[in-house]
Amino acid sequence: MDIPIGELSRRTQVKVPTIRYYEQIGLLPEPARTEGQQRRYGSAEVMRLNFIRHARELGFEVEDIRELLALSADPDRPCADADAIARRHLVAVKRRIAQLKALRAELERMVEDCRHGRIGDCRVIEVLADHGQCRRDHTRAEPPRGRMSK
Amino acid sequence: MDIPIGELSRRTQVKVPTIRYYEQIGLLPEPARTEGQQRRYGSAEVMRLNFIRHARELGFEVEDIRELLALSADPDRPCADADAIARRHLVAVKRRIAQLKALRAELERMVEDCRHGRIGDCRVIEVLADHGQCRRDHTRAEPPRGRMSK
DNA sequence: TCTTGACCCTCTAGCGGCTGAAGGATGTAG
DNA sequence: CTACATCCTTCAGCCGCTAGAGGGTCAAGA
Repeated sequence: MDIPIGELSRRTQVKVPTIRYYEQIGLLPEPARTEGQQRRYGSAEVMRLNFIRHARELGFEVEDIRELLALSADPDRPCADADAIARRHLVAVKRRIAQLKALRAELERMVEDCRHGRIGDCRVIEVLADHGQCRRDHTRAEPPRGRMSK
Repeated sequence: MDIPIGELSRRTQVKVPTIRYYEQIGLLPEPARTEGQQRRYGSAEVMRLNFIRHARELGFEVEDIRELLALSADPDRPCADADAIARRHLVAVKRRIAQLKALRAELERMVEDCRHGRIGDCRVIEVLADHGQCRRDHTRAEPPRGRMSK
């Protein structure tokens, strides 16, 4: 086990620049290097990076992952902290689902009411122009900062 | 109606730097200015900014909003284009809800199975370390790029 | 041994959609 | 005429990457 970054990338499905980025922000330790300054990794890094990837897939933020990694290094401590992080994240996911459902309802109403005529009569444009036409109050449903999906 | 940017901000609930940002990216037209270069707005801008804010609350991306604004300026054209934008967005919202539900299920399982003992036995850490423990395949459920909510 | 070419390096900038701060100018009420 | 709230421009930062430029290294085959 003395693999270059490309091989680590293949095994973990994490892109090469992302691996370097994780090193930069301290999620991955600085690895050994060859004489020519190329990174060489072992199986510990494969496991750690799989952990990170999996946590990201589950939507944990990097700061949470940092904590979870620190906790996992210390198997005798109580797992209340890890538990708390997961619960906190679960609450955030549930809240986000609720927000999106409110948006979905409003969008469905807009689209169903559209009589496919002129813009001047379009429900879509009309509703956007006048918030009073909404049944639900989604003013708290703050939009996603990043992109909705790929 | 000849209001400064702070008053526009108060009336639309859009923050001052955000208004200037919208001007910069061309969502809002360049307004009239006083001799001392301060922006002055009229009721058209209040309406336009309300439209933008409402569309953002519904999760439309800026590019979509740009198109919706262009369409709304032209009331005699058919509303098929506006309709299509809304439908496309609705599909994205539905997909995102489905992804988040898969995450929620996995997180609930992790948290419920936690026996509140040592980290070494913690389900939370265990599941993160070993993707094989997941029932569902959430590998396609790409994480949010921005923050989950405020 | 030399050459090829696939890989690797660092550095920097950009994505979306804002948000905040620095440092200074303006507008208005008293 | 002064005080001070508000305005201006400019730039940097947030998150979590991702891509590109411009070069260096490594290993296999001739």
